[in-house]
Amino acid sequence: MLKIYNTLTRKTEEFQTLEPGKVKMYVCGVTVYNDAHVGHAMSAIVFDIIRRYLEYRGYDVKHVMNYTDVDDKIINRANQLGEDPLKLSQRYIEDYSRDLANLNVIPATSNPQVSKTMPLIIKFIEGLIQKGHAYAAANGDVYFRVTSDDDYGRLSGRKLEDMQAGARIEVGEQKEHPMDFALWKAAKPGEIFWESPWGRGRPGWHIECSAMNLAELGEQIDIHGGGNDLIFPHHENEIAQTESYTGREFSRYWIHNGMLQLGGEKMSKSLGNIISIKEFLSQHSSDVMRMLVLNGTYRAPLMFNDETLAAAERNVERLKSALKPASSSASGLNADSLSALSAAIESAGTNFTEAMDNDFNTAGAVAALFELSKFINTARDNGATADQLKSAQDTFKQLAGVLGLKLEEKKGSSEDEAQVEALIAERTEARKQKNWKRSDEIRDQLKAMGVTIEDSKDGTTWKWS
RNA sequence: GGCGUCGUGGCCAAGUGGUAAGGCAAGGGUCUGCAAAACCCUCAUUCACGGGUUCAAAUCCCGUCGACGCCUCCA
Repeated sequence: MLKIYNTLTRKTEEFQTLEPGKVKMYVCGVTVYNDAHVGHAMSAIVFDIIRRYLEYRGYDVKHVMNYTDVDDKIINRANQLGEDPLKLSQRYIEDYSRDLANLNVIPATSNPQVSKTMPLIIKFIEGLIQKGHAYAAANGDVYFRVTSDDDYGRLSGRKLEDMQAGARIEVGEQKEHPMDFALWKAAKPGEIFWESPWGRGRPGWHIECSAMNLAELGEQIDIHGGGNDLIFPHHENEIAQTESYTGREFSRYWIHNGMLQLGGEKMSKSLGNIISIKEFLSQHSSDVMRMLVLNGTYRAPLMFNDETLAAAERNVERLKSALKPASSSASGLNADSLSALSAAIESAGTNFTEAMDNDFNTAGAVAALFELSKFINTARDNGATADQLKSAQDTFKQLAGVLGLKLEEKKGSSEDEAQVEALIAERTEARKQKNWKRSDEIRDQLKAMGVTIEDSKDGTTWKWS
C-alpha cells in the first residue's frame, strides 16, 4: 500500500485516487527567462521518479507541468534584450525541455502555457468576482478577497491575523485587505497586455496555475506538486482561488520537494549561487544528478557539495558494475548458489517496493539495488554464466529504470574507439612479453584520453570515464 | 517576531515504541606483473542537549539549543 506525506494534513496517508487506477498530477514548472539550474533539476527529477513509480504500480498517470511564460521577470529581461517577451519565453521553454530530456525526465503529458490559457483565466476571474471572492480596483487591478475564504492559510498553517504584520502594500495598490493578492494586473505603458473586462493587463502569478489546472485536469486532482518554497503564497492562493471558484476540494495530496542546498543555502536565481543544468551535465552524467537526489529524501534539503557529488559518482559506477557481462570462461554456478541468487532477486523486488511505498523512500530503494548488485557481482565472480545472470540483471535494470537511472556506458566516436582498440592490442602484446614498462605507458596514455581499462583472465576491457 | 520542516558515525542517509539499513570516505585482506574493478573483514552500547511517560524510546510528551525553508519573486 502506497503512502504519501501530504503537506496539507502534515501526515503520511494511504494513497487513494479519485478514480480507480488513474492519477491526475499537476506540478508547478518554471518561469522561463533564464537557464534552469540544478535545483530545478532536483524538483523535476523528484516528480519524474514519483510518476515512474506510480506507473510501475499500475496507475495511468496524467502529468501536467506548466510553463509560466508571462511574468514581470520575463518582461524585464525581454526589455533588457530588446526582444519580444513571448519569443524570449518560447526560447527558454524549448531550452528547458531539452534540459529535462538530457536529465532523462519523461516529458509531462501536457505542458500548458499562460499565454495560451488567457480566455479561461479571464473567465475564472470573472467567476470569482461574481461570487464575491474578488473585486476590481479603480486602477484596473483585480484582487482576490482573502477574507471571503474561511480556510485561507490552511496549507501553510498561517492565520490571517498573523500574516498582516509582515504584509505590505506596494505603491499604487488598492487593496481592501493587505493580504489580498492580484488576479489581474493593469498593464503599465509599454508592457505586453491582453484585453479584459477590466482593461488591458495580464494575469497574476497564482491564477495562472489554477486556470491551467482546471483546463487540463478538471476541478479536482489527486496530486499537486512543487518545491516547498511555493507553499506560501503560491499554493495557498491556488487553493483559495480554485476552491472558491468550484466549491469543491481542489487537490487531495500536496507533495513538496525540499530545496537543493549549495554552501548551506538554497540555490536560487535571486541568491545567485547557481549551477546550471547544462553546466552540470557538461561535467557529469544525468545518472549522477539523479543519484544525488535518490540518495536523499525528496522532502528534505539536498546537500550539494564535492563530497555528496563524488559519492553519487561512485554510486553510479557501482550500480553499473552489476550489469557487466559474465566471464567468457564461466563454468556455471551450482544449485545452491543459483537458489541464493534467485532469493536475492525476490528480496530486492520486495525491499524496493516496500521502500518506495513508504513515501517514495528512494534511499531505501537504492539500498535494495546495492544489495542485488552485490549478489550479481559475487555470482559472476563465482563463474555464473550469462544465462544464469540474466534474470537478476533484468530485474536490476527494471528497478533502476523505475528510478530513471540509465546506467549506460559513455560513448565516444568510432575513430577514437578504433584508436583505443589498437592501443589495447599493442598493450596486450607487450604484456604477453612481460614488457610492463610499455604496458603501463599505454595505460597512462589511454587514461589521458579518458579511457579506463581493466585486466582480467578473459582479457582487457575498457570504457570511457 | 510568526509559520513549517528537521537535528542519527568523518560525510550523505534509512529506521518513527522492541534494542542502529545502505552508500561514500578510511584501514586491513583476496585477486592482479602492478593497477583498476569486484568481493571479504573492520569502522555508532549509540541517535543535539535536559527532563518525563513506558517492562521497553533514536522513535511518544515537555523544555532548551541549533540548522534550513517560507512570511517579497523563487523548483
